[in-house]
Order: sequence, then structure tokens, then C-alpha cells
Amino acid sequence: MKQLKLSNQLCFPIYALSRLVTSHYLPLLNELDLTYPQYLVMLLLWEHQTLSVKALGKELRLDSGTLTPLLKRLESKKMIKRVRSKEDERIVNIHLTEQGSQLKIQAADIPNQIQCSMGFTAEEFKTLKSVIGGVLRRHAEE
Amino acid sequence: MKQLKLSNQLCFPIYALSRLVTSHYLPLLNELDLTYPQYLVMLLLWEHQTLSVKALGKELRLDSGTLTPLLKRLESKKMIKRVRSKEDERIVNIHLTEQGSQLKIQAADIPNQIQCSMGFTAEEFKTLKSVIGGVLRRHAEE
DNA sequence: TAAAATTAGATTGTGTACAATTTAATTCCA
DNA sequence: TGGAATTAAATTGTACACAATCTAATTTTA
Repeated sequence: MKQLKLSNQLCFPIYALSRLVTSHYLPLLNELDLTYPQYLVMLLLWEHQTLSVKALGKELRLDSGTLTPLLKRLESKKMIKRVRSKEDERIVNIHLTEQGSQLKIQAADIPNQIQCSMGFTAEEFKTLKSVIGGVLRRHAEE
Repeated sequence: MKQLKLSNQLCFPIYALSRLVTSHYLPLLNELDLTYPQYLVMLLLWEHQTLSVKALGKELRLDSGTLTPLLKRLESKKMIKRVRSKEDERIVNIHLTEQGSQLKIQAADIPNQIQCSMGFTAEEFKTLKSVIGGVLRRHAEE
């Protein structure tokens, strides 16, 4: 039953790599008082200023069950504001606060530090990005 | 600040892929009454019959804070037994039960079904396995 | 050989993930 | 146009992850 050996599976390396990458973010994000998923939300907000919960969920492939409490924690840390839309009261829009906006400056060097600490070669980075990107695109529902 | 755009990061595709893969296991594992991390434990036990909590943790890169409750759940489902070692009472050895052992038969086809459902090409599979394997090996502390 | 250090697991507490359900608002359409 | 369907978030409940701490057993070593 060679198929069922852990070492022959692709799933496990993917799962282990994902946790390894997150663990490398941890000390850097601790300084910003962010968790890794919270950092992903902030990345999107630094880029777009304002996004609905639904839009964040679509980008990050996370549902409201994950996002609602995460966003409440970001709000309690004064990094974002949750504002229910006047035009459509089902929608909650997420805005950066001044403090959340400023955090971008402190975060500016994180990508470099991760690149360094993970020790990806340029070749590995390119290959992983392109192969994984292709797989994800095929499975994008929309 | 191009560096901080989500779409330029490698971390997010890795994180998203890991969750995508897990989501493809879900319907298959539901039939065996296993979660994905529980399935990883079972894979190792089907291969080795008996492993200590520490050995499982080393293979899966998980600590006792994750494994202890997970193993208690597997035990309550009668798939494994947790037995404290007589020679060294710090050690807890995990054994398959007859039921846990039999489950291997039902699991036999899962790798094929995942290969199918994820739609990896042979090329993608090989590339991901080799590149990710290389990265993980570099970061193995042992 | 007895105190110090190490080791293996368990426990505690926080923060995701995600399925399933609920609530409230909006849109569809007979 | 008004009830049915849809949509956006929130809520509920289960199960990881993982840091930090704790407990008990074993090894080290002064």
C-alpha cells in the first residue's frame, strides 16, 4: 500500500510548508501586534483603503465565520473600523484607521526579511509562485 | 510599495493552497469520520503500527498541545489506544486498534481520488513535491 | 548520589478555519 | 406589489495550531 505512505503524499509537504512560512512571520508580526491572517487583511487594506467583509473574504478565501471575529479583534486594536453601509445595510465596510494606515511603514521591510529567513532561491520562488498560482486559478470558483 | 501587494507575495498562495487541498480531503474523510490532521496520524500508524507522541510530533511537526487533544479524540472514536510506556513513564505510545487498522482498507483509494479532484498534472505534482521537499529539508531542525 | 538539567506529555489560553444555522436587508418575479 | 428567494454578516459549535507553563519521570553531573 505504497500510496498511503506519508512520504509519498503531496498534501503533507504543502501543509507543513504553510505552517513553516507562518512560523517565520510570527516574530516579525509580533512587533506589529498582528497575527498572520490579520496581516493578510492589512495587506489588502493598505492596497485598497476600504473593502467589504465579502470582498475580503473573496480575496482571502475566508468566510464570515473566520473574518467577523478576526475583524473585531483588529477593530479592538484600533487598526480598522467596521462601518455598516448606508446604501445596503447588509454590507459592512472595513476602513483603515490612521493608526492602521501608519502601520504600513513598519511593515515595509517584512517581505524582504521573509525572503531572507525562508531562504528561497529566486528559482524556487518563481517556480512555486507559478505552479501554485496555476493550480489556484484552476480552482477559483468565480 | 509594490512589495506589500498581496498578489506579489508567495506566502498567500501557499496558505491558500494548503486550505484548498484540505477542503478536497473533507468529503472523503467525512466518510471515515476523520479530520485531515487525524488522517495524517493514521497514515503514520498504518505504516508503523506504534509510535510515541513525540515521534508523531516529529514527523508531523506538531507539538503536544495539538497532538494530545487530537489523539484523545481518536481514542474516543476507538481508532487508537494511548498506552503509557512501562520502561519510561514519560512516554505515551500510540497503538492502532483493530478498528483503526481496518480503516486502512477504506482509505486505500483516497490518494487517487485526491490526485483526480485536485487535477494536478504529473509535471505539477513532481515539481511541487521536489521544490517543497527541498525547502522543508533545509528547515528540518533535527 | 543527590541536586540540577533535561525530557515527554498535559494543560491553559488565544486565535484561526469552517460547516451549519440564523438574522436582517434586498432583489426577484408571479 | 407582496411573498419567495437571495444575499451579507453574525452566531454557534467543533477542531486544530501554537506559545507558554506545568508536572512528573529520567539523566547528568558536580
